[in-house]
Amino acid sequence: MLELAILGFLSDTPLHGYELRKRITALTGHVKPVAESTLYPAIKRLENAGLLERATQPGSVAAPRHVLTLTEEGGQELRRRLAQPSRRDVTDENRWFTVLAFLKHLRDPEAQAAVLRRRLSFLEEPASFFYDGDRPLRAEELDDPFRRGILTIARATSQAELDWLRSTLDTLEPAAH
Amino acid sequence: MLELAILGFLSDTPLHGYELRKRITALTGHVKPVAESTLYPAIKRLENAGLLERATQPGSVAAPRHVLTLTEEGGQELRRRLAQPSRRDVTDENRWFTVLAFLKHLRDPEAQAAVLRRRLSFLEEPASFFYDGDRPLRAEELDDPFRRGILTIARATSQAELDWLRSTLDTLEPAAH
DNA sequence: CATGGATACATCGGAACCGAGGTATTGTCT
DNA sequence: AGACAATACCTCGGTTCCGATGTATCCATG
Repeated sequence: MLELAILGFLSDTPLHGYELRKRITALTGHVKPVAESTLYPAIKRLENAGLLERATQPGSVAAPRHVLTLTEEGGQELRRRLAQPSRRDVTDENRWFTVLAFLKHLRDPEAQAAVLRRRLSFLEEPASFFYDGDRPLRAEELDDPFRRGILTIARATSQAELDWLRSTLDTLEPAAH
Repeated sequence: MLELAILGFLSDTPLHGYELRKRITALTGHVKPVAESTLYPAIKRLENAGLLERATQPGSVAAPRHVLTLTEEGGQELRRRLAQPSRRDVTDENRWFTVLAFLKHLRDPEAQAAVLRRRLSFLEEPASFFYDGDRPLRAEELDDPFRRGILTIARATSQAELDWLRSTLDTLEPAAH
């Protein structure tokens, strides 16, 4: 996930690690902060895999910077990960937002629509948070106000996203669909 | 997080690991699945810490079950974790839903309200996903439809939760507030 | 001129996590 | 009788993650 964010931001433009960290923090960090001790090893992993290159620049403000640039393989890997997100990338909102943030790099509208459709079918799966045996419990059946809140909030959020997904898919898909 | 879910479900009623896993999967698993190889070590950790006890039962259906029961210290630890959630417990939706799912075990309405207020103040913090320097970008300023979607969805979800939080706080707090 | 804060990068050790695999029992379908 | 799924628990090895800590530079404030 972190790796996808790194590849995605570097596909927008070359950046040094510190700036990368700020952008990742803005994207997912207010929800799930990224520690530097997670980011720098991740950068090193991607560098060792040949997905990005670093060029040391004399520090314009303070310490010397390592400007990171995506390689050709890095761009391919980004598009591969965007086109074939794992199930968790689709279900976990943090991961999904990261996919969405960089989906534009998957230039083909049909490929973009296919990814959105995966999220759509996940959101359309019937799912609850609490069950009585196999039967999903509805908000009205819970006497715990906090658990009722979970269902209420989840329903509202998924409705908002369904609306957005359907209208966006309409603009991406040719009328033939 | 996983540990909080274990403590919380066992506070509802004693359970064996396999049943525990099914409940956790229902609660957070459709978003972020829980591997058995994560659950069983976590149970062992909590057992070693004296927070739960296991009693082996002859298997009623198949293999023998280890019925897990929360100890007195386990109940205290649960209430401590609920009353003082970490920042990540408040900001990360998966974690937050887990807190909500067991908040009823914090019997005191004022203590429950204090936890809800932490979430409220987090949601009220101005935050965006994309910035131009320090200035948060609004949905209308983005030409990428997917990034615009992120902002649109996030706004709708946070609005739904704010409404729920405020109305629930009204019922929890004495009129004096 | 000293203190602190921002910039910028890095390592270390411990914890958590997860996929793959293993063991054993019971019930069901063929 | 054999195959298979479901129940029920567990370990191992590799990866990732993160808090703590360290290094160094530059700038603003007092």
